[in-house]
Amino acid sequence: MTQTTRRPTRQRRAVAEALATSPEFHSAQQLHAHLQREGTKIGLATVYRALQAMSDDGDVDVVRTDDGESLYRSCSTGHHHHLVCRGCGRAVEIEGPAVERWATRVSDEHGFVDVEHTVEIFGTCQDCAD
Amino acid sequence: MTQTTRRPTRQRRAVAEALATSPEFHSAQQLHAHLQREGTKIGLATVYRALQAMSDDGDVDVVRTDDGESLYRSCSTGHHHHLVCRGCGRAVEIEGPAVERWATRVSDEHGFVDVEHTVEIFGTCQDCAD
DNA sequence: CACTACTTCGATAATGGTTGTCAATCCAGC
DNA sequence: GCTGGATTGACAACCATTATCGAAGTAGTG
Repeated sequence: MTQTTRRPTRQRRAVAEALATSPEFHSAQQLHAHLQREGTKIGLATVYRALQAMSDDGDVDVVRTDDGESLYRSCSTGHHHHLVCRGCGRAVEIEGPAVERWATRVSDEHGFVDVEHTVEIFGTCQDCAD
Repeated sequence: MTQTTRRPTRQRRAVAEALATSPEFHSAQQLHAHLQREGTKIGLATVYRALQAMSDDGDVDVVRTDDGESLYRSCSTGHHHHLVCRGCGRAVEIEGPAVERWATRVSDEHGFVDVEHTVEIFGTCQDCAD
């Protein structure tokens, strides 16, 4: 937790950029493949480490698919949720103040502390529906 | 998909009972170990199959932990969500009509179809907080 | 009961995403 | 240029889950 010294390296920058240039969710493996194709020399383990670090710092959102894969996506800071297309992976950032209030109220009622919640909506977007 | 004939076997019953007697979430591996300890002869693969079948039929709830493990819990039928304790795994079933409405509204707005959503709240319950 | 057509079981091997290992490498400051 | 800690990357190890496949159970029928 105590933010050990983190050095900005070529590899980390590459991962961050790859994420920043796409509004969609990507798996670590996809990102790794993409970077290699682009000519960036980077190891798979490093991609995982970079993503983990960014996730710890709150710079990326992480979503788990049903088959246990982790998807990453750069996120504007602030709390929000996602509407994700099963087909193309496109994601829409959504907000729901009502949901936030509801979540805290429910947890309060049951005496839960240190609470966090995940709200993800999966569906098929218009383009992929045909 | 067309609900092939499903036979109620000794093994399936065992899994169903093990789930029914506990209000907490358990992993497939835990259940398997538990059953074996109890003297029930059952294979791990069978436990997975049974859980999958029950999940398909909507008889159990499935939750994914952060480290990719699936947790199962018998559930009263009907759509609902969970408030899960990180410490002891105890789960409280919660309902939120408001959330349901919000989810469908948001997906409609963005033209998404065939939509499903997951809402899970994780926290620490009173007993585990000390 | 015998026969048959299926489903189900279970031991084991395979899968596949993720994480650990560890020597080589890089970088910052002296 | 040296030195020490952070970082990297190739590869092995992990581990939950899934596939495989021969064996065994189970209606249903006559």
